[in-house]
This record gives sequence, structure tokens and C-alpha cells, in this order.
Amino acid sequence: MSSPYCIVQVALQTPSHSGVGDLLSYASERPLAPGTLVRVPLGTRELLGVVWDADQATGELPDGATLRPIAGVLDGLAPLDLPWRRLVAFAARYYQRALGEVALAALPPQLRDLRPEQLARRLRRPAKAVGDTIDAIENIALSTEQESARARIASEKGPFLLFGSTGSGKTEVYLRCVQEMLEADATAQALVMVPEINLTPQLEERFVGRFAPRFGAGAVVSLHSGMTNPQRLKSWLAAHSGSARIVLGTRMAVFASLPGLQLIVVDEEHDPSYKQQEGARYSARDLAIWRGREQGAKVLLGSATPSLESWYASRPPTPEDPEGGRYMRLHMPSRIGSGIAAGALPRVRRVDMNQQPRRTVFSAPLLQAITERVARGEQSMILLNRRGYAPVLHCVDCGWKSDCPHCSAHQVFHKADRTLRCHHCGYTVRVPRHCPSCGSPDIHPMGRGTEQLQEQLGALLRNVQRPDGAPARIARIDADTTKAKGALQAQLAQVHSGEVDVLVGTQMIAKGHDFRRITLVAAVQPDGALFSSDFRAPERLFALLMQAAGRAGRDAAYMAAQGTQCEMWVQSFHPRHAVFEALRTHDYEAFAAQQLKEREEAAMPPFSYQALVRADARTQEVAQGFLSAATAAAHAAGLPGLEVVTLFPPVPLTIQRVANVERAQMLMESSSRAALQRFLAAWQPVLQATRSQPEHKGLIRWLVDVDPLAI
DNA sequence: AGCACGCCGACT
DNA sequence: GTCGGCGTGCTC
Repeated sequence: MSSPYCIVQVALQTPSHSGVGDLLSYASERPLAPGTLVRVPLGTRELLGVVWDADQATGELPDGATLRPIAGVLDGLAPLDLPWRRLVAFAARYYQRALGEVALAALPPQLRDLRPEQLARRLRRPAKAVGDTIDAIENIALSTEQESARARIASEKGPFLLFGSTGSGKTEVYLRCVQEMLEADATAQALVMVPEINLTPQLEERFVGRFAPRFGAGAVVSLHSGMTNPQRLKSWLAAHSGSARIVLGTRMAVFASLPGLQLIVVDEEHDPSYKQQEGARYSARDLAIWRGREQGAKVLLGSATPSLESWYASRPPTPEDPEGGRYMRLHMPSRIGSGIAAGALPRVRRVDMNQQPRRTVFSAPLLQAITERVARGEQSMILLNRRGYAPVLHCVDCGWKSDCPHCSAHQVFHKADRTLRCHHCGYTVRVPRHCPSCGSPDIHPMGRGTEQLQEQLGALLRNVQRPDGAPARIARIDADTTKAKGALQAQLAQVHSGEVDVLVGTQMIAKGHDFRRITLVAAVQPDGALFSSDFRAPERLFALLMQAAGRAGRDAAYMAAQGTQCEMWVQSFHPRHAVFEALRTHDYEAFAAQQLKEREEAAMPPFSYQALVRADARTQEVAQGFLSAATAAAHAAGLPGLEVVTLFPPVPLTIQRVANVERAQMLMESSSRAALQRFLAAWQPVLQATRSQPEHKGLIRWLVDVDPLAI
């Protein structure tokens, strides 16, 4: 009857929503602490798992079945602590995924295929001593605003929203807060997140420069998907063991094991990249808030254009609303720097494209402004959120368009390699000489992308000389020019060195990179986002333009010496639109107030909570049929929460078909986050049951997106 | 999701 | 006779 072994519950990457639960029982000869990493047999495979349950009862099995024994214990590693396990469990529950899936995805991939002996060998390997030759960098004196933010963060509980314009020195505040935290406690750790891999090297340089001399060469580690598996494992182990004091990373870093975590910084907290778009669709920013509260760590969100969610959550108390928001808002409005031009934000110039000749790309005044800057040896930056030469080819005779045969989207014309490429499925063909439909040679590009912009600008500026007499040089940075590893850094270096006079690119160039000599930024065609069906499009456009404007005039001393006024140009058919009005006055607060009013009237986030279910199938009918059936089943079962959750009918996605898969989705909305959660949890098994009915055989997959960014 | 088992067609 | 097609079903 009684057995000589313990039963342990292990979290494994079990098949996504299928019969197998996510905690499986195994036999162990000795008790294992929760959080212990183990290798266990499953079917014919052997998988990495995490011991989950504290219940170590020795006893009989249900139904007299036999348990398979644990295959191995990764002994050298301390068990993952309770805060980490609670974070993973919360994320799995909140985002409606299997516990084991989230747990295993949160671990470095290489841990999955390392046998216990291999791991032991790796752990024995001494960390190589790195030179201690780095000189300590003196702290820069903080401005009054920075100092007051620092003091508030030090003395209050948070979470904090550091609302500071571009160039107000948010990074310096992060550095100070991290430093204080780490100096006060020799075991303290800090997590600093940035939205994109591209931004980690420059931040790493700054943190290493500041902290390697103080806390040792291994004190700062990075964690992002651009690293090789061995590098990631190394950083992860350093964080887990506590030897790394600072972890810099992208959204995935929110799941790092940090036993001493005391501070989390989320830089550019409004950035959509914090939302994972596959697997468990978590928001690293929201999880950071949760983790901070749970683990007793302070959380510091920073942005010049906060998400409306964070802005609303940080509203100060008023007589009508004596509670105010959950976050504490810290305001740093001034740009820092030396010289009389410090603090000057670029002047915003709007060009009414209705007054320009049809099909104008560069209006005369904008072209004039760029020309003058080239002649003065200053740099300009032109933004267009569309790569390639033209978004579509068009036949004048029969109306044919370069539609992708597999997607409901156009194939984009790329002139450099004479291809038509679908940006959704990757399908590529050579550019036809004649219309594939009627044979006419009269086929033309319609609309423009960055490639064309670069070409046209080259022609327009061909007679323009730099101060040294050389012709103007126009560079382009977008996903196409930066595919190769290190290409982005190399191209940025060219801009920094002054080789480039005009930089054309997608939003990639608007983010974070510190260009010293750019005095003009232009958005030539930003109207697309104004009337988008996505209610967050204006918010995103405003953030992008503000961020882009922040690229101009960062070298205040230079600006002052030259007597240059930096400018942000916007060409639009709707120059009086609220987004541009707010941009003109650099008034985020007015913009946010106006947007929040609209959101409140329409009961949209942050005044309501949303989730999506998406279904993919060969046909739209099957995809929508599944969603309709699952909705009907939810109503029939009278699922909890339903009284306060609105289910909207299924609709096709904006891009309905990708790679021959039809996509449909339906929206759920509620004024109560808890009710929406209760409903989703109860609905999960209903969705699974619906999926297994024979009439929904054609369904390829379904997935839930909680707090979606785009609908 | 893997991965085996299984039960039928064209090959050395 | 066997190599291999992918339908079905199981994994503590």
C-alpha cells in the first residue's frame, strides 16, 4: 500500500490545450523542493520540467496506476523561488495559457536540452575574471527636476510613471535609482527593460560604464532574443544565482529569475513591443507592475508619451476623485543640456497637402528646408512607415494590381532586386515586364515607400552641395537595409560620423538613437493612421511623431553655436487634426486628455477591459462558425461573468487571409477585469469542446489575446 | 505538439 | 518480402 517514494507534481510543456493537464505526477526517491528543475519521461521523450507542488505526500496512486520515476534532477541549480513561480502561474492564468507552457518559455532554451551532467560541468566552469581596469565614472549632477524625481522614488512606494520629455534625462534617473538600490543592499538586483533589441547595446554600454567599476565586470548582463543560446543561458544563470546585479533586456526579461529583485524599470513603457504577439500574449509592462507588487520591488515606468492606460492609472487625486490613480506620476518637462538652446523643442511646421500640386511627395517648403540644411552641413531625417519602392504595382489598361495570391494584401514592389514581395507571407516573384493579366506593358508603381523616397530625394538634391563641396548623401535605414547582423549599428555609425546628410527610414530610426546633428525631422505621409479602424492608432502616431521630434536638436551646444532652430515637419491632408495640433504645442497632456475623454465616452480601454478570440481556418465560414458556436455554447451554459461581459459577433481580421489561412476574431468587452477573467477561464473548456466537434474539423487553430493592442 | 503504432501500396 | 505513406491516439 504505502510506497517508498514521494509524488511530485511537475510543470511541463504539455501539448497546448489537449487532454493532458499541465501538472503531471512523477515518483521521486527523495522529496524535491518546489521550483527544482528536473528531467522527466513523457511518452518516449525526456523533457525538462519544474517541480511545482509543495505537496510532497508519499502515498498511493489514483486508480492503482503506476507513476514513472523522475529521470534526473538538475542539482546544481537553486530551485526557482516562490515569487518566480507565482509570476509564471499568474501570467498563465491571466493570459489563458497552460502553466507548463509559460514556465518553460520563461527559462533559457538551452536548459531544455542540457543533461544534468552537462549543466553541472557548465556551472563548475569558473566565470573568467574580466579586467578591472574600467575607471569609475563620476556621477553627473542631477537637474532639479531629476533630483526631485529621484527623491520621490527613493522615499515612496510606487509604482511610478516618470513622465519626461525626450532629452529630459530619464536614463540618468534610472541609473541613480538603480545605483542607490544596489548600494544599499549587497544582494539587491534590478531589472531594466527596453522595447527593442536594437536599443540594448547603447543602454548596456551606459550601464556597464557606470556599474562595472562599482559592482564588478559581471554585474550587468543582457537578456534578449538576439543573443545566442549559450549567451542567454549564461546571463540567466548569473541572474538566477544573484551574481548579476542588473539585468537589461527586452520583454522576455520580465520572466528572469531574480531572487534579489528590488527595482524594475520599464523604459518607453508605451511601446507596443512590450506585448508579446505569439504564444502567451503577455504584456511585459503589465507583468512588471504585478511582479513588483508581488515581490516587493519598486516599479518605474518611463515615457515622454505614456500609454493612456498608464497615464490614466497615474492621475493625481482631485476633489471629485480623491483616490486618484494607482501609480505616482513624476513629471520632468524640461530638456537638459548646456547652451542657450537647451530646452528648445523643435518647432513644428505643418504643410497642408491640399494646397500642393497633386501627387507631391516633398512639398516645396520642405524641400527648401532640407536643401538649406544640407548646404549648412546639418542632417535631416525623413520618416515614412512603408518600406520597399511602392506598396503596389498597377496596370493602367486592365486595372490589375500586384495582389499576393496567398494573402488579402498587395505584393510590395522592391526596385533594388526587381521583386514583388508579400510582407505578410514572404511570397516573392520577379517583377513582370508586362501585365500578367492583359499583357500590357503599361504597369506602374502606385504610392511610395522608403526606397522610392530615397531615389526621389537623390534626384531633387542632385545639385545641392555640402559645405565641403561634395554632393549630398542620402542614406536609408529600414528592415531591408538592416537584415544583416550588425548592419544597423554600422549604418547608425555612418550617420553619427556625419557621412550622411539625409536619412530616410521607417519608424526604426525614430526610436532611441541619439543623433547629434539632426536639425530637421519630417513625416511626409503620416495620414494613414488618422482614420484607421484601430482606436489606438492616433495614440501610436502621436507617440511616434513626438519621439521622432525628439531626435532633432539633441546637441544643444551645437545648435546654439550655429544659431540653428530645429524643426519637425508634417505633411498632411488634415493638418488641423487633433494629433497634429497637440504635436505643434508638444502638448502630450492635452492630447491625452482629449483621447481619454473619447475613450471614456465610448467605454473603451482604460475604461473597459477587452479580450479577443481569434480563429484560423481554410475558410472564413469555418473560422467564424467556430466562434459563433463557442459563443452560443457560452450563453447556453450561462457561464459566470457573462452578465457583465459583452460578446461581439465574429468578424474577419483586417488582413483577412495570410498564407492561405482565413482569419476571424471576436471581441469581448467588460467594465470589470475580474468578470472578464472569470468568464475567459470558464469559457476555455467550452472552446476546447467546441473545437473537437466534427463540424469544426476544418479549424486550424484558435487563440485568446487578453488586453489586445489592436482590434 | 511529438511520436509510435498500424494497416495498406510500390520497390530491391 | 520490406520501406514508407500519413490516419489515429496517447503521453503522469
